[in-house]
Amino acid sequence: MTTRRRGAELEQAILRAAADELRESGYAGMTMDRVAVRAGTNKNAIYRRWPHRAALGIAAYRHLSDAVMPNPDTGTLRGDALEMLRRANETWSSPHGAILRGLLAAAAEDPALLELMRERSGAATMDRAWLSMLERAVARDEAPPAAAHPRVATTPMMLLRAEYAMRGIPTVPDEVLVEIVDEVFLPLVRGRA
Amino acid sequence: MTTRRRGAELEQAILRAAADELRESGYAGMTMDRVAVRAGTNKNAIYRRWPHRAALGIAAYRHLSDAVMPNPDTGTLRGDALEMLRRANETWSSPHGAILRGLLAAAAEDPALLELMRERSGAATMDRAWLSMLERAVARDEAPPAAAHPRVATTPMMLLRAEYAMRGIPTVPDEVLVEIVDEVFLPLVRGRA
DNA sequence: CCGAATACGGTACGGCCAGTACCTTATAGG
DNA sequence: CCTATAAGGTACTGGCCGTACCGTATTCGG
Repeated sequence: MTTRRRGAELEQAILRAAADELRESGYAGMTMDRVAVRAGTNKNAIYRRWPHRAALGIAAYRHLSDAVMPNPDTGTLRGDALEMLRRANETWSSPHGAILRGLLAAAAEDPALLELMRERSGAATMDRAWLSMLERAVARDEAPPAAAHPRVATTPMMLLRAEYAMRGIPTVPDEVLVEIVDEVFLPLVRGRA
Repeated sequence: MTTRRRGAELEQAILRAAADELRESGYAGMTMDRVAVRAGTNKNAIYRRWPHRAALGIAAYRHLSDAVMPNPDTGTLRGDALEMLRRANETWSSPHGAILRGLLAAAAEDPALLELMRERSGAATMDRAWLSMLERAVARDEAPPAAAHPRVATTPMMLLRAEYAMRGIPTVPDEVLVEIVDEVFLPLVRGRA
């Protein structure tokens, strides 16, 4: 060991270690002791920076992903919607998503943590993408103007999320995604004439 | 000490004690030791019957509620749907619902437990109620026949559940319920012509 | 260049709780 | 009455969060 790490350098090392633990063992298996050992430091250094395990978990989760969700543009509303759902399904069904779900479960009791989670999971960005997708469809005359409504925009993702919550979940089958689009989303858009 | 309790009698006592603990402290605060003491017995008697805390929690939760969800019949689809959502919202936002959410969070990792939860929380009954509601609307010519589809029937409750998951949650405001019905459910039904 | 602050490393706890082991004692059923 | 079965009692392991204490390296102000 050349020099003793301090400040930002040590902080990054801790976050990296915590993120690795998240990846390997999920949030439930992320132990403060193990994170400390893995980062080559001790729990003191951690607790000086984050008040609880949950706070560290959330901070480390951010380290895991800056997964962006670019706007797909397939030319049809149906194609765009399916693409969005499929990408989301991939993300959420990866180990990645399992971690996020573990964190969510742990944060469920604490509104402050939930708030943090929402900020960092990019849900707002996603909602905007859906809305602009709808607006493009309106511009193409593929949907009535009233279809570009926030509640409509958020519905498919909400259904997908609920689907995860209902099942034990590794992945939602593709048929379900198609059904959400064809049996709910498109009729809904059509019905808002 | 009159006689030593055995079998079903003791089992009931344990379940009652566990249910009381759930009511007072939620699932997170339900300790095996406390349940044992409260039931006037010891942990052995519990572990002979249920393999983990989670199993006991689920069994005890059932003891808490046999809340039935009768079919409302207000004469209009909109009225029925709103009534269903409002009742569900009441149930879920009560202390009762908090316990259920705690259990769900704990069971989130374990598919077997999730299955148990789903069985016992009456979700299937609820889905049937929504479907028969839609069928009545079709019979009244208030909705196109294609509207009586399982995916349509489950959509409003899924949206409500997702709403709970997103917010920290005490109660979902009534406006949201109205919005789910007016901006999503009814347009969706209409759009399935 | 030196002496504090300051932050890190090491280690050892306290406390809580799940689950287990083991033995004693009552009860039911043959 | 006698034995298998199940309850009571109690103690213990093991994991983990969070904290306390203390020695030690590094930085920074003077």
